[in-house]
Amino acid sequence: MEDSIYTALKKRIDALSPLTEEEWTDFSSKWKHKTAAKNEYLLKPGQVEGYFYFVGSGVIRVFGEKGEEEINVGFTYDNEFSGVYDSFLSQKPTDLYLQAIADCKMIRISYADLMNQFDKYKSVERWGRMFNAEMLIGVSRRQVEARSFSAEEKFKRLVKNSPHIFQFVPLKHLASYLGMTPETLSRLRKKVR
Amino acid sequence: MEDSIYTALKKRIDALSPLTEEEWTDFSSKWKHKTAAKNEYLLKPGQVEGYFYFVGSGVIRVFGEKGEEEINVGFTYDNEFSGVYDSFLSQKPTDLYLQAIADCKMIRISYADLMNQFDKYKSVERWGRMFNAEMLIGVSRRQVEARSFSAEEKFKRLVKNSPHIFQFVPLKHLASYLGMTPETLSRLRKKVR
DNA sequence: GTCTTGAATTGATCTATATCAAGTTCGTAG
DNA sequence: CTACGAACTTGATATAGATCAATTCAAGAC
Repeated sequence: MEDSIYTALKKRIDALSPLTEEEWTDFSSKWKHKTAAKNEYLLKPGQVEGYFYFVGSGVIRVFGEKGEEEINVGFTYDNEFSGVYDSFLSQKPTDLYLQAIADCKMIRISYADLMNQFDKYKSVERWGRMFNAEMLIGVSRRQVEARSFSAEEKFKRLVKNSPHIFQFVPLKHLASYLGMTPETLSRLRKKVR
Repeated sequence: MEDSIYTALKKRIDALSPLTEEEWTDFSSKWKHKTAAKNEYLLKPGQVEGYFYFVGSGVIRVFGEKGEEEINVGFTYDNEFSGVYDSFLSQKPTDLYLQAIADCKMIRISYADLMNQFDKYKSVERWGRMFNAEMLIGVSRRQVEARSFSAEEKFKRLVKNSPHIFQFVPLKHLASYLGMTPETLSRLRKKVR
């Protein structure tokens, strides 16, 4: 295998909008390798997100802060796209952090390069539309989830839907992701076990 | 003025991706008039959203239910797009309701027609990508808001950001939209006034 | 106009979850 | 291997907001 992260990327792109050989050659050449060590920040509040990431290995977390406390918005690992989308898409300063919470191997494309690819290829433009749609569907579902379920229900659903996340992400971060304190999550784990 | 709802639509489209005269003529011809009387349902759980709406006048609400209680997800009025996006985009059954809460005049385009326009015109495809991006940015922001702020803060922010919504939408719906009970919203109104 | 029905308010409780305060365990740097 | 700080757990208490219940208000039907 030549460079499996690109193979994984191609698979994810083709699933939404197949590219020709030629398009893929050009498009994939714009994605550059990037690594980040555990605890390294890739973006901090006030900065504009310049890149769109595809994570091959490692774990990324996106979080904001409200006063003292951190609010985790999401995690990425295992051949998934990552980044602070709203800042990337709007090219306005973020108020979120993007941080590696394990050593990460990634590839990434710059905003300018991606826009250029959108201009150049309708198939890439389509992928962009459909990717945004997928993200929108995901965020909408999570929004309803967060509102509809109690702490216990949310915990059980996470166990069911993303059992592996517990291997990658410390409980205190998951607690904040689920909108509860670490103490509450700890008690739920005991109770449900 | 010929038909102002189409003018408003054109303005919103052009803001993200300008269409040529020719493209607009074809594209706009796919949007058909639709009215809905107060309290009429445009979509119910189990159905697949077949249309994407542009609301000229009236008010639309999107909501789900958890047991007995309704959970309001959003409202549309005044030259805004509406619909149950996740079902429309995925063409899978929804678990939400789409309901007119005032007499509505709208135009709408069917899923098949819109996909056809995406195929036909790169500029429309681009509009689709950018529209999804805008929606994604909005939903992401609201997600962080819902998590970061207390009931009182959320109420104050709504007053500040969408003062007009109080004219259109009954308080009990707004309460559920803000993630609190009508009693709590009522007390906050008294307190803040 | 009055009747009806749901919306909004107000007050009295209740409860899920937060907060505060110790422990205990784990991971990792040396 | 040890030790130090962070992560996690556990218990006691506090509280924002929910729930329950009664009253007032307002808009559409007749």
